[in-house]
Amino acid sequence: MHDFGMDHFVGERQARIFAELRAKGRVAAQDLAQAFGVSEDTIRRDLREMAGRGECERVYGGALLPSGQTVPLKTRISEQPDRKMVLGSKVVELLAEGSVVFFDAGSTNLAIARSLPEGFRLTAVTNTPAIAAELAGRPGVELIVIGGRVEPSVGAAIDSTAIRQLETISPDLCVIGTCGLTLEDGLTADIFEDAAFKRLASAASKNSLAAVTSDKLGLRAAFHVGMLQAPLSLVLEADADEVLVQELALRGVAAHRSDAAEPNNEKKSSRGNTP
Amino acid sequence: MHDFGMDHFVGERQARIFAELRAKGRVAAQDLAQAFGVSEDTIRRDLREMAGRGECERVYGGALLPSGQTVPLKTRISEQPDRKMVLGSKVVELLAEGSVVFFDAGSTNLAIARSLPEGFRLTAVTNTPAIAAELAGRPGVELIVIGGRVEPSVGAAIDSTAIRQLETISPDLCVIGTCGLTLEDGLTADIFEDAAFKRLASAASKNSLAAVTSDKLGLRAAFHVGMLQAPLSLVLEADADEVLVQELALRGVAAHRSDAAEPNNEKKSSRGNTP
DNA sequence: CGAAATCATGCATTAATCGGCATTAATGTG
DNA sequence: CACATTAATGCCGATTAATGCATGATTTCG
Repeated sequence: MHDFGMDHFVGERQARIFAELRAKGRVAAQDLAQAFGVSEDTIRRDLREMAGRGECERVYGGALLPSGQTVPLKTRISEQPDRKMVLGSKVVELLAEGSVVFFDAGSTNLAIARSLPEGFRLTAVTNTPAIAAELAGRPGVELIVIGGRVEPSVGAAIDSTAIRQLETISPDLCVIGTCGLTLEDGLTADIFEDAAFKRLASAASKNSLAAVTSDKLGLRAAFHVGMLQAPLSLVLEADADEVLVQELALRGVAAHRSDAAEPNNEKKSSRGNTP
Repeated sequence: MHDFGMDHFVGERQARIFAELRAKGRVAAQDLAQAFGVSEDTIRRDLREMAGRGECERVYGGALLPSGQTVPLKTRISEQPDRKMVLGSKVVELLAEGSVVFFDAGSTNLAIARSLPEGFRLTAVTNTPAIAAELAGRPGVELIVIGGRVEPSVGAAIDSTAIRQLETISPDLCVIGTCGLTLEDGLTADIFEDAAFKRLASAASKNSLAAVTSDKLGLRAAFHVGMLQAPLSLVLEADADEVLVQELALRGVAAHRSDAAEPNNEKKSSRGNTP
């Protein structure tokens, strides 16, 4: 258990506890009291409060993750496989054969990797084990893994080791994951370190590209990743807001729309089809 | 039986017992008491409680899965086709909770990672994306990825970047993959750089362990990894040559045999008791 | 049947928890 | 500015959970 230092706001401390919990799966009241330099009573109060909020499950001596909680990534994969695959194949169309591409963490980016056609020649760089495993052994793909401690809540290596290794690479394209997108705040992420890593990866690359599902449009997550400006490109779903796309065009951001997702039922037949 | 470590919350311990139960189909109170470092009374109390919850069925000396459960059958079906999983679970029994373990490349080592029970606390270090993806997000597992160019023929990062990163880590145990094992030449590998990396990983670790399927016994691959000598341990399949095992013992190499393919007949009633 | 192992129960001990109360510091109010 | 209010925290005492040990009952098996 490491020493978290002495001065913390309440919410800050609870956030740390929550992070520790996600990382280790369990926390002991005694250890936390030691680590934060507060009494066990205070920690218990925190845990009680967090349990009330559903962030943890109290047990005698500490707390555990609420049962059924594991990697968000795996769950996110099963959420909307089809839509993400459609988006993914659209992104693949934009990849230049033979280029060096960094794949950031995120279920959407995993879908992109899955959509890569067999034999596509590419140098892939990633800090995300799930994406690396998907790409490993593909003929034509040269795979570079960014190492480091894998942050459980992100599912990727974003620590100082990873940053140092990233600094030795200048990809042609950074395929960036995002948790929210608004016109005012640009791309945002839920986790501080993750956002920082995304900024670095983006800065190191000649171009950036973000594939964003429509459920993230209009959302602003806590931490800023980057504004919507060149050399960023976006790939959006077919049902993305038209006004947004035009506004993006004004800012010099190329916004590609993925093709409509062929539901058997012609619900959205009014969409402009190629005649 | 594992050494499950010493500090557990009650619910955790019961969850582990339940996992063990699902995996093996039966648990003995004595073994569990030993494994968790608590008295048999405590284990009995756990089992009683779990039985009350319907998670197990109490029997004299331990507990079984409730009679209606289909789980053991399922497990056996999925285990049967894969000898490596049997080997893997044997290896997992030898892992100390809370230790730092390096997982080398190889399908056997992937099976070991798969066999890791849910919630097992471990710091895992690996240069193999497939293993990293398997371990990513497991509660209790702290995952460190060794980065670098992934050599396609090996499926792992073994280049200079990987070596440099490996040098910053000193695992408690190196779970090493191998392509061949003979008494004269020890462990050998098919690929030069891979063999070199294995040597380094092994040297950096306090102990080494190789799980070797019987088809590799007596084979000598082109490149030398290490001789059969302490602090190396081996885990072999049940049908491994008896002469080989005895010869290994002479050299101070602990050789564990995985259990034979389960004729459910090893009740311990006839076990040698201390008179 | 009879010995050895295992079990259930009660009791004692230790540690964690909860509720209440006092203290401190920040914030609000007259 | 003085005073009330509130939030955060630590401390104390009563309560409860978890565990080990002792004892007598129960089961297993030769």
